[in-house]
Amino acid sequence: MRYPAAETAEKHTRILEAASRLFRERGFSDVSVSEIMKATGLTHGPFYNHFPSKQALMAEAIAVASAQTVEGLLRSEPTDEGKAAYVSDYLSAAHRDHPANGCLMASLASETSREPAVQTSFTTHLKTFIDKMATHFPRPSRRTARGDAIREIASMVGALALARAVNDEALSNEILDEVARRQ
Amino acid sequence: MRYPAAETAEKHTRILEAASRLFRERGFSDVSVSEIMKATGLTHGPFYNHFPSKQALMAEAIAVASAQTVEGLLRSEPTDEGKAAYVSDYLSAAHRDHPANGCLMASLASETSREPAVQTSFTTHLKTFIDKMATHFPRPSRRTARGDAIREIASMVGALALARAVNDEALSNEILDEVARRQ
DNA sequence: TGTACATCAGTGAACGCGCGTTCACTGATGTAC
DNA sequence: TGTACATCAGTGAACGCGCGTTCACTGATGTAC
Repeated sequence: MRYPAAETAEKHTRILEAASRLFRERGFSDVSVSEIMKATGLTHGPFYNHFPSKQALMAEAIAVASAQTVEGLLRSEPTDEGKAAYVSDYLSAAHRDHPANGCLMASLASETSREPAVQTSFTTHLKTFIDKMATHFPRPSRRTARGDAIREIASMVGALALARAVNDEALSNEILDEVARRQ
Repeated sequence: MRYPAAETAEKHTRILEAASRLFRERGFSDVSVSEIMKATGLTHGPFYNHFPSKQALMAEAIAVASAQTVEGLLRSEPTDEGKAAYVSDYLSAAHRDHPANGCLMASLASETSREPAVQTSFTTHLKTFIDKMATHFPRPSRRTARGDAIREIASMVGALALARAVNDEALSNEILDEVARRQ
């Protein structure tokens, strides 16, 4: 049957948001199109009314997660304290234990290496994220700001991915704490 | 038909080595049991003569990759120069472009978060790796050696994962270079 | 304003495919005598 | 040393399953008159 145009646009958004969360939580290949549609409250058929393929959804879902992440960074106070709080939140047990709303890079970097269809979307996100990390917070030197931001991001992403992978809570906390201690 | 006992043991090793390479290259879920057996020169049937399940193989394959990695670290000279060379190799374009022989953590950390069957194997590897990084090379302070090693590992793993995910070669090289510059 | 009809996002069965795993069978090897 | 036979790692067809994707069909909405 035919549905109001407003609802259609809204469903498109809901598919993207469900996908963005599920992909971060369980990776691209472990989440099926059916599951995403079920999370949106629909059957799997109409997926192809909204997206040409699962890969296209993957790329768009990364863009949605990226917007959320960048927005979160820009909402932090542009002070040394604001940065410390941001890094501390990134390296928190809460972030580790709830990847669905979390950093897309820590969840999806490895899979993205093998999925050319999403690399452009991922690359755009990383470029924006580096730029915002380098410019939103105070930096001791403008010359080294970008390099410093890159090193911080690599540490944070690596620490979170490792902290999630181990099944030893003490070790997991130790990794987060050590990397948080010197941002 | 019946085969010489020596060949059987050798095939077991070959399955593990093929799996260890393929999993690092393409992840657990994108590599099938058939493909691993084909790489070993066999049909898929006898896989279950060697391993109880794919998950069991995943755990053992991590242990094989771990042994290779740790061996590589211990082969480095236990000097500041040896450490610089080790970090530089880790963050090289060669390592980025050939994950099959490379660091299992950079390839498999995210998937391991969702595969309880391999977490113990992964955790054992990370513990060993932290320990060797902290003790094999000279450290300015014994007190901070372990924390310093953890920070280095997080940076290296994060940098390599990000450098592999982006499809912009200049950015990819920049990430590796910036993190290598200050280990 | 009321009626007739085209639209199109939805439903849900079906497609071919490859997955992990099982199993009846094969036949050279290793063992017993 | 030679013969008879049990062993068991291999083969390859088959299993049920869930995947991404397609498609004939439905029927309330929006439009034309």
